[in-house]
Amino acid sequence: GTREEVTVNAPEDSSRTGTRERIPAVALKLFAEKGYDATSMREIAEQLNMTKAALYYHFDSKEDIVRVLVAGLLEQIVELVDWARTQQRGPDLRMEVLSRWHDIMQARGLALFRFAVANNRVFKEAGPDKLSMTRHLADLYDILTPTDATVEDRLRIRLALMSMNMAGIAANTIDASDDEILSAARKIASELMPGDLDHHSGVDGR
Amino acid sequence: GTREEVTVNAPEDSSRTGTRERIPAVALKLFAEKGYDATSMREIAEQLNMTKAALYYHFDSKEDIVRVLVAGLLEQIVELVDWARTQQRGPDLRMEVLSRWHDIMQARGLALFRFAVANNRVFKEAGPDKLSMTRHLADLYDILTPTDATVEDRLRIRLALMSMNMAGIAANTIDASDDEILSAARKIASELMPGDLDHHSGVDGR
Amino acid sequence: GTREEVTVNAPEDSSRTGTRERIPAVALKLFAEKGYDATSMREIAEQLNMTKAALYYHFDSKEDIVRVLVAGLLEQIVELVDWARTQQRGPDLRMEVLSRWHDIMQARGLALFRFAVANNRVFKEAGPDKLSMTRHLADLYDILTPTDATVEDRLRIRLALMSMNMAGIAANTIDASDDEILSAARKIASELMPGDLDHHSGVDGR
Amino acid sequence: GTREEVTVNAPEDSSRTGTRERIPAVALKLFAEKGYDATSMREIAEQLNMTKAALYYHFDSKEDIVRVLVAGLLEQIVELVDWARTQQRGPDLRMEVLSRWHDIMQARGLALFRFAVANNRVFKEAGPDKLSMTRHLADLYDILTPTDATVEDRLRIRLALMSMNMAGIAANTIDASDDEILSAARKIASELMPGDLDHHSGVDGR
DNA sequence: GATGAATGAGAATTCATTCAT
DNA sequence: GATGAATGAATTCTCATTCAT
Repeated sequence: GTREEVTVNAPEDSSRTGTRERIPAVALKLFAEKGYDATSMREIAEQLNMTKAALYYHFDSKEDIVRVLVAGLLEQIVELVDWARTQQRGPDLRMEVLSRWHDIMQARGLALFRFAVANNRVFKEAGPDKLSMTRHLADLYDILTPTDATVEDRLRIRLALMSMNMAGIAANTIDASDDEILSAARKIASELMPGDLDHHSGVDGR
Repeated sequence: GTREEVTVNAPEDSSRTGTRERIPAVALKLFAEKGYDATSMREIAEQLNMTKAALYYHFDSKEDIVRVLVAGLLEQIVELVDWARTQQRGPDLRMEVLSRWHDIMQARGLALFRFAVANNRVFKEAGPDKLSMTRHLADLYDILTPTDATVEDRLRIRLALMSMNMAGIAANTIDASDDEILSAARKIASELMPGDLDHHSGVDGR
Repeated sequence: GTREEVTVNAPEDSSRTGTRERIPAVALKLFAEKGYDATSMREIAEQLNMTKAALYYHFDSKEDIVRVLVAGLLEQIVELVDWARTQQRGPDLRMEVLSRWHDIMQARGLALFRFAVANNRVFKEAGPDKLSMTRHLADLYDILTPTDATVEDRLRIRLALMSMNMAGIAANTIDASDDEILSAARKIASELMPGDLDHHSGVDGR
Repeated sequence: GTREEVTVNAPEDSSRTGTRERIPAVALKLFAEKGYDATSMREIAEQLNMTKAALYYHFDSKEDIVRVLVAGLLEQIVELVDWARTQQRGPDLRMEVLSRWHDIMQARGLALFRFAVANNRVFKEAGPDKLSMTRHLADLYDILTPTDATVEDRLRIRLALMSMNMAGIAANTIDASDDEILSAARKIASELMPGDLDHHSGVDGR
């Protein structure tokens, strides 16, 4: 591996050089714009006014850049899932998860989610052990969905969370700030989230 | 150029071998699974038990395959937009467009939409003249959205249409048939679509 | 894998182009001269007046070229070991193995052995399953060596076989044809081979 | 250039840390295992728990490490050659050279010779002026070989000296100490060395 | 004595594409 | 309709080496 763990969180403390922090930031911009595969290390290096080799000094591989990009997000998702696991399941939990999901998105910016949606496979495999992202999201869905939920309700839950990511793409054609869009998405998502599933239609949820 | 224009729509005219029709089908499967860039012509050819050169006999380029994939869809979208342009704008039109949108999706299956989301850039540039898909979608949004619509309402319209795509992705984690999922998505989408936007200045935005 | 199995044995049937056959031959020459690592695919291609990509059309990788180089030899060694296994062990077998070993060397030319000695690791790992070469040689040694052989005798057996390979290196400083050198080496090797080990010093071989 | 000339011979002058002495030792181990080209400065540095830059503080270049590795040996070989030059040529000299050759080997251990064989080219070019090792060995061969020697005798002389190197390789497959193996090799080598070459025209070449 | 950051050169490999047959 | 052979350009990545601190 390379030097130490880096958190891309704090963009404001870029001391003087801050090369290590600028790399994932610039890479994310390019990945979101042109896609992971279509973005070469040469391009990233050029945008940063450094050589390819310099990039490789800081990151072991192209995938490694994604790993850093995903790492912080994954951590927050794990935290969210772990927290959710301890809560009483039901409509209130769904709403609260939505709210926290929104906050995570807001903290990281839409670009990361634009990238996540547009480069699904790369993104999913970038966790510490491949598939970890997928697994955690599956866990989250499980927690939010009663076992007897209808197909529609299952889809609602997924769409509610995804809406907020998708807002990142939709944003391209709407003239508004990321924050504005995100909070509109949050509102819409909370409508999507199914309410009390237990009273849906008697004992048999279907 | 290659032989003639080919529409992948009509599976009934498969002359003898049907090779020309199998190519985009197999390519779509791979593009949806691994992404456009990560799928090489070699892989497509291998899956089809033919040589790369044989592929090039049927299609001028890799992009050309995508073009065929998108062509029929684009045509239907153009048709939809042209029709919508002649209608009286308002909530009813939005619902009707949603309905037709759903039918288009259903006819083509979710794979194409999975591909569309995962390969946004390629997909958008695949029309007869690059950007045509983007342009037509923008037109459609314009028609459905009053000029004074709020950010939320603009987002609603986009998310409603995108719901069908999102469903394509969510489908991976839900145990149900594509049709079941699509119709659930359609129902949810119609809830998402804003109602009468002329009254949107009241207390309840809805 | 690439096209088909190729035997580099018959250099005389190089039809017209014979590109596929010329590649391992030229590569071997370079590997023997400068070593495997120090020989780049570019150099091999240049010597052959073709592009790197053309090389890769015929061989999947640099290692793959070595594999072909080793394959035929390995086959003959396996054959030798299999045959030896069926024979009565003892001095006569040792001599006969030496004789066959000499014939194998002669058929393949010293360059291959020059390469084998100078690029041991690469060479050994080039078998169908890495280590196969090592394993077969170990088998051969086992067959030729009585369990109670002294360290000296064990070494003799190994040096006898190795002498013939080493002759390839020594040849660099001797002014004589490969064949002359090989048959001198064969004679020397047969002196090295221990005679009747069972009478060495009574019951206890040591 | 770097600090001063370093002889890896004298382990007793290890000033304080002994870093300067550990470098060639570790490098030799790696070179012998994986080959010179396949061993990177990074790996050497890692094995030594220091940075690449630290390596470069002690040694001007990778080749420089080999130079040091070879230097002491070269010196002893030069000494041997110079001494041999003053002696009466003949069987006795050959035996005496063999004996001194054995002593040189023993002092340095087999690893250096494993390296010498496996990295012939690098090894030969590592003298103060490239080719010096080759030149000195050629001189030695000349002194030991009468001008009218047969190919076989020439080969005998070379193989006798190389026996020690071969033993280094064979050692991997024999369960015995390096010293045991070396002295067995010495014994075998003295048998290999041609006796009185002046009578070599008789029936039995020996 | 040592390090962190960087670089230029070059390595292996892959890809979309072409073309004579 | 199809193939085998080839190519030019690009890609990811590694390496020996340098240098200011």
